[in-house]
Amino acid sequence: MTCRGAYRRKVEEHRVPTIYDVAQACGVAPSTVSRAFSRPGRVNAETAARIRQVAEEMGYRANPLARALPTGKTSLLALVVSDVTNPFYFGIIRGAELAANEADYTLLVADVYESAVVERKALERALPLVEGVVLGTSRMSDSAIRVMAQQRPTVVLNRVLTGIPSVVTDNTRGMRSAVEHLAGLEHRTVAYVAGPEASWADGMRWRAMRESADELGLRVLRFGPYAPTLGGGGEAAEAVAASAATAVVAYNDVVAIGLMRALQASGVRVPRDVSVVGFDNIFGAELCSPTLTTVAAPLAALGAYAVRTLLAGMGSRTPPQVRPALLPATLVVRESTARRLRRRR
Amino acid sequence: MTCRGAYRRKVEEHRVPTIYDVAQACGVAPSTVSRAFSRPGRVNAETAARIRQVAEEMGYRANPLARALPTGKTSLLALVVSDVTNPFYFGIIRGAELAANEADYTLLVADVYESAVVERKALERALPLVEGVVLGTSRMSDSAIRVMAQQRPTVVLNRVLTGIPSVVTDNTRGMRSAVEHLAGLEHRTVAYVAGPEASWADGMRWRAMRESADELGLRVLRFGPYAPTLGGGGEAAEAVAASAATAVVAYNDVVAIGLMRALQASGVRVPRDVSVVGFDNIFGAELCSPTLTTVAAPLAALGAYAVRTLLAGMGSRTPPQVRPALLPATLVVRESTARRLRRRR
DNA sequence: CACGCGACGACAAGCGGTTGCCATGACTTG
DNA sequence: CAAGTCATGGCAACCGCTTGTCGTCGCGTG
Repeated sequence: MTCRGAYRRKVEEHRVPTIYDVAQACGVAPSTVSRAFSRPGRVNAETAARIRQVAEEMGYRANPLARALPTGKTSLLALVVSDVTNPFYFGIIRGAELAANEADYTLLVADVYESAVVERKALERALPLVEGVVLGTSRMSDSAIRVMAQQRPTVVLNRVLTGIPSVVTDNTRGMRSAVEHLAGLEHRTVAYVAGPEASWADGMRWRAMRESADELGLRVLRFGPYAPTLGGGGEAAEAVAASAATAVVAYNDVVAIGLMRALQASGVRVPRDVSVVGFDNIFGAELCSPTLTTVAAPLAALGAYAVRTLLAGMGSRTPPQVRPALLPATLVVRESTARRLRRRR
Repeated sequence: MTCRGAYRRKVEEHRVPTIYDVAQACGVAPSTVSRAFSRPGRVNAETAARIRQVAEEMGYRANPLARALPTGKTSLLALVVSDVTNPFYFGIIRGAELAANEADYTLLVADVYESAVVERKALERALPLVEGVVLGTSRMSDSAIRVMAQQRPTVVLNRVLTGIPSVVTDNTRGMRSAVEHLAGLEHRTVAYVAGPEASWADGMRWRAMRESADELGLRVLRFGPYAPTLGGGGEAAEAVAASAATAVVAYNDVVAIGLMRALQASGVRVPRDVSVVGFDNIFGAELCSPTLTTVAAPLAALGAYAVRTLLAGMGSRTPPQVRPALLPATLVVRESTARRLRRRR
């Protein structure tokens, strides 16, 4: 009999038990041990039970690498986020990780610092390891994503790409509730402070805002694009202050907070002079002052749903639903919005 | 000749090239191809160049799984964080990921929701895959960590564990600068709002505060422990307001912000009536109002340094430095601290 | 000119599982 | 009672790459 394990005799020190060790201890073939775990019905119940017990006693753990090699099942999923330090992702990561663990998968979070180049590199590194990919606000082009998607099952977050499963926040309804809220506070002229042009969500939000405003008979202005940062929001302050708008909806919370701070710094009071609404409800929206009224994206749900969609797609042969999943956004009213003052400032 | 690849004939569709394909195309043995990449000196320069070129043309990429199986080199590192949604980790994750990528490693971030059980499970799942582990504020016991550490090279963040390499913020000097700052503002009675008892950092911070206060001749009070959350900080407000303290240092920024909000809600003005100092300088410290004076932990540096230490330790045979690495913290003065009012409120 | 020695490639045995196929034996069925 | 069925376990090939070892060949040396 060939002495299996001779190869690594040098590292004999802390050998972890393998199916071969278990098999020997049980007096069965390694394949039987393997099957006892992976295909329980295939082996006699008693034998299986005995094997399991012995394995337990020996402290046997299947080596995921060895398992993955022939099967391709690494039990790894990648979540690519454009910026881990962006609070927008915290909830998403948490939700995704939760859903992944639930299905016995491990989530690989890759941070790409808002750079398409790094994104490509990270993907290249991770792709051979993972069974599927969730792209959170990817900076890559549509076509690049499509190429990706035929290498590994892919789900896109916050972006719609025909043919690729995607899950997005229901920006339209979210925005509508924000505008209705402002209309209810008697604002008549509202402004949108836009985020980066490349952002799919920005386009959706602006469109939804215009439409909602039209329907409700409000005048609507648009400023931007601005960078999706505190600084970006700050830059918008002057234009906003100079305009006739008494309320503004910002591309997202970070921009909204930047805007509020700059407005306040220049003597414009929020919400007394101008009401401000954000988007996403990030951690921090309730730290700022005044606390921020915002359209809450279902962050954790987004992440979890994306992972579940991915897993579902991996299970079945055919690429699943093409229709993007719309997850509801809800308006969270805090202190940054108020009834319009009768007298124009 | 045995027909390699027959095994997966069923999946013939999208075969990716292997060293066997490259070898055949070059008319050399697979082992030569392997060595052409992994041990460039071992094979004739011309041959190697030719192999590389052919490989390039065929689009060959080494399968990391297959490589990892015999060698154990997965090029994966785990970073365990107790709560991804805690802004404290953003910088750490970013720094760690940066340092990992730099060394051609991929970082696996595991979120454990502040639960020792989940932490153990996550570790169990990830351990066989990774070459090393960074434990960010682990909730596990010292002994559990030690057991872990002998399975895989480990570095601990923000905690000192004899025998295990660790990298920590220099809490002592950080706290000292905070207390000096307050003393400089003529505060005579200062309070510490404590975080969770299990926290190693909390102990360090409290001790450093007491010592600094003693040296500078300040009276020092202590409240807590409180949960390291906004709510936890809020709970402290009443006690703080009722005390003689005119300045408080909180366990961390989140607690500080919670405290400030609750103080303000009950009519205590910050910093006019009470100065507040936080710890960590998380994103959000400059969103709140007043913006928070805080001891900035070198977050990204912490993450990066931990990974580098880990990598260094993996390289050499002997477990490296035992002495914990102290990374400097710096006081960031913002709006939440001010000179003590002459008249007692 | 025989011998020794490096350099270079090939061979093959691993890493630790998975899985198609076969052998065996018990049990069912006509 | 013979033939067929099914449950069960074992054999061996295979995933793709690494690496110890060996054979070969060319060259320098005594």
